[in-house]
Amino acid sequence: MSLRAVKGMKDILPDEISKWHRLERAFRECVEAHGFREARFPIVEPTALFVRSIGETTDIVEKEMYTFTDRGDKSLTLRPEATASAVRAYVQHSVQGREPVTKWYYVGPMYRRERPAKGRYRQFYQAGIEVFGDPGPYVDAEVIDLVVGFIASLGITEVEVLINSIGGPETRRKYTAALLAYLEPHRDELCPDCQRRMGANPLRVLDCKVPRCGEIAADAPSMLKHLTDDDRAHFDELQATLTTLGTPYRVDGSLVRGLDYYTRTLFEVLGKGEALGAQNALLGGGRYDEMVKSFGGPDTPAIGFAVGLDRLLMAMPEVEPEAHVDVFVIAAQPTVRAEAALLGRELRDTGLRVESDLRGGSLKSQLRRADKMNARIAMILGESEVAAGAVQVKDLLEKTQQTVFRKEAAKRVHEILD
RNA sequence: GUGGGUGUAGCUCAGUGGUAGAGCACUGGAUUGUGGCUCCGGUGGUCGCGGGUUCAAUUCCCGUCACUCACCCCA
Repeated sequence: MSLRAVKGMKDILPDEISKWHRLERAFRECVEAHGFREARFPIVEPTALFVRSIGETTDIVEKEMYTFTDRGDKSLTLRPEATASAVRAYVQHSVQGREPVTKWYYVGPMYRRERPAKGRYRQFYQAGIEVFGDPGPYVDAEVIDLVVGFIASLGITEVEVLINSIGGPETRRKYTAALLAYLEPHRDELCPDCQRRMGANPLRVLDCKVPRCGEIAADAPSMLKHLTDDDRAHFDELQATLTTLGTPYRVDGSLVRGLDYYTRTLFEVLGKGEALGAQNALLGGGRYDEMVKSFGGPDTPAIGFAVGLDRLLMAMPEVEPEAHVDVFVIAAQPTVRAEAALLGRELRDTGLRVESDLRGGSLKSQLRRADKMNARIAMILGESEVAAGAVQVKDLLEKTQQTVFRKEAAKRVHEILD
């Protein structure tokens, strides 16, 4: 077959969809319990939106975006993440004028042109939240506590929560200078990527996975020691609040995220176990206090996170799929198929999920089908039943069967299901 | 972008230098209109694609494409 799904993009067929529904439902329930409301943003945005927010020198912008020119010569990009869109929408609609604190959530596909691997796709799904207007640190702790609770609610227990603070602009300026002063004598020992990063975004050197770079980074001056008093107080209070909440966490001074817009609080949740392969970052987020202002909005602090739904799905324990029909209607003879269709409609009108195989076939084969799709009830309609105004109600689980007046059939099914 | 692995039935995989098999799935039957278990039968494959060696290639060689895993990056 020559026409296939695009590399790194896959179909989700009905057999898998119940797991997705369960995941999405759990997310919505969790964030709505915290007062978040759903927002939906376009999948296509102006390219500049991502270049300016995520950062020109990040891997995402440099080599992973699906960027194209539309017929009006505008450069557009398939969103690689949703925070930039959320900020754009927040500013565009002057949301700050309506409420002091805005809490949004979103769920949807994102696009990055990476080499696919286990748990990494070119179209992947993220769910996330954004809080505008609250400088923290208490809301930071609430957000982290929310994600920990959400992941636990899915039955995923083996996780690690990492937090860090990279401070605000002043801290960043001072620390970057100190870091460069430290790195300069080691420049030749660093990998080529890191040598480049020194010029573009020195913080990323701390995150490098190349062994030698990691060794050098380990002895680098600590970012946490360079925090300004305000940034320090913010981070301390965040930790104190997490302790009060009983939320487990570990401070990791080398945690630096791949997007440039972050300030102060950063956090990440790592999954364990082989189901995930090498892609163990389940969730990442942090504060981005400067972004709203840089997009022309009022000076508004903000924090958010995004979870990778595909990875969460892999880490989730399996559960038995639920039946998707309640009643399977069977026409015992081909002559009563029209009547069977009508019976199906009568049952659906009472709220039941009803399916039947109107192609006909033997009673045996139709019963087999009812069993295969896990229907609780098989309702058998034959010529003698039609003549008597009755149906056979067969409970496939209890293995019982009774003749019921057709008028009573729906009621009887509801009794069995309850 | 760099490496490794794998391409045979819808799925999971055996197998052979002489045009192919199993299990599962699907489907029919085991006497009248009754499912799951068991037994018997059936449908279904240009052996990824192209080239080469050979009397003969699914099998050997080369190339190519696809999928996949790791590095990298990230969710």
